[in-house]
Amino acid sequence: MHTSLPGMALEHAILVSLEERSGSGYELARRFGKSIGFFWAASHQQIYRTLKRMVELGWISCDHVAQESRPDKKVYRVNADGRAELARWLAEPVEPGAIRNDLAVKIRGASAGDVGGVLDEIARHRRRHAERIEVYRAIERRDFGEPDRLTGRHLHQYLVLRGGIRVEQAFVDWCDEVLAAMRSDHDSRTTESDQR
Amino acid sequence: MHTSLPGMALEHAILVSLEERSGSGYELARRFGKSIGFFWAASHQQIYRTLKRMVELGWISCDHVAQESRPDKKVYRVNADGRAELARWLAEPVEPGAIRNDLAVKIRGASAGDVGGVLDEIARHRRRHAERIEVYRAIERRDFGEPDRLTGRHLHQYLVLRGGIRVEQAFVDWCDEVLAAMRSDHDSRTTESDQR
DNA sequence: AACATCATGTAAGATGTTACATGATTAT
DNA sequence: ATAATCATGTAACATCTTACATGATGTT
Repeated sequence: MHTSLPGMALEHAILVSLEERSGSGYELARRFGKSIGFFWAASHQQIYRTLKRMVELGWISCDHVAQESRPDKKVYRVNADGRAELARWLAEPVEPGAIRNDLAVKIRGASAGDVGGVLDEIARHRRRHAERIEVYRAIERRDFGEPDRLTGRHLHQYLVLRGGIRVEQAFVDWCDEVLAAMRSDHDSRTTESDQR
Repeated sequence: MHTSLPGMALEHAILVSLEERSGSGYELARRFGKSIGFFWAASHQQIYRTLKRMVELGWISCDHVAQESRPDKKVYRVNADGRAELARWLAEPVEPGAIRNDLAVKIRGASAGDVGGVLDEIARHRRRHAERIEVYRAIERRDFGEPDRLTGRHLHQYLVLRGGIRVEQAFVDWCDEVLAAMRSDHDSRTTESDQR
């Protein structure tokens, strides 16, 4: 008998996605390229491997679907054990995940290299985060026109999107603060040292 | 000859930390339990393994230091190749890291389980994030009394801390938004279904 | 002819987690 | 006595990344 180990996480993201709609590994990989993938990253190799394991665990079942003018596919769906596992995990306390912020390490180390280069990198990250906000805003407009009327599943999807917007906005604001402070510091230092 | 592979990351966090101050694996592990560790998580096992590799790569050197009434230690310091590698990486474009937000997955899947349990979990996360802000604020008060006067290294350390505060605040605000919206949705549903 | 999409995987290597292991000193 | 701090590691396992691999159909 398989016991569910703590720390499993992609499994649960897949369970959530398959609960919303059954699909093939390929379809899941596409969802993880957007939608749920904005909040839990996973490559297709990870997904195929994990689906295999989840079938062994008895959490999901697989139907072979033949298609015309397209390769056959395996459509996965959540079964009773999978739903039970998901329900168990949902209320189980999980600590906020480990933080890995490359940009923070670069800013902290900036003095050890070319500060101008780090400033460019910060500006680039600012653009990336602003782009993500654009994407989220577009989804917000398209799928959640009247947020006040949302209930259940739709409300939850909307709230997750709101989290993405909030966190990305925090990054953008942070980049702006850092750019302003580091540029004025950098400028005052370079003008000083250039006056010889 | 070793080439520096992309994607290496703990190495660079260690280089930044050792540039600020040379130290032993044990001391580094402690720094990764706070300070730089707030922005790049690493366990002592990872650190010892990585230090070994970095010596092989020629990025750092190691001095054996005998101590009285304490075990001997190995003090690592960055050498020329390490400084060059750090400078190279600092300006190299790195994409914002993969996002892994357990809580977002839980919120999105809440309908598949006990919504009340998920609400408790969100409240718990809110407390964790608020606690982190407290820690950051205490460091801010203790180490960065007059932020406007900061320059160079100190300014950079301060700005990284500001990022931590901003991101954690975004999480707290998000949790509040989610709790308010989900509670009112959950309440209206349970009162309806209880009236039979 | 070349490329994109649909669809599934394997294999090797890097990285991260968990448990185990040792041994001295210092504080309760 | 017991636990905490200082100090360093090994071993096994789980997970993630990168590259490789196949093959059909549809598009430029």
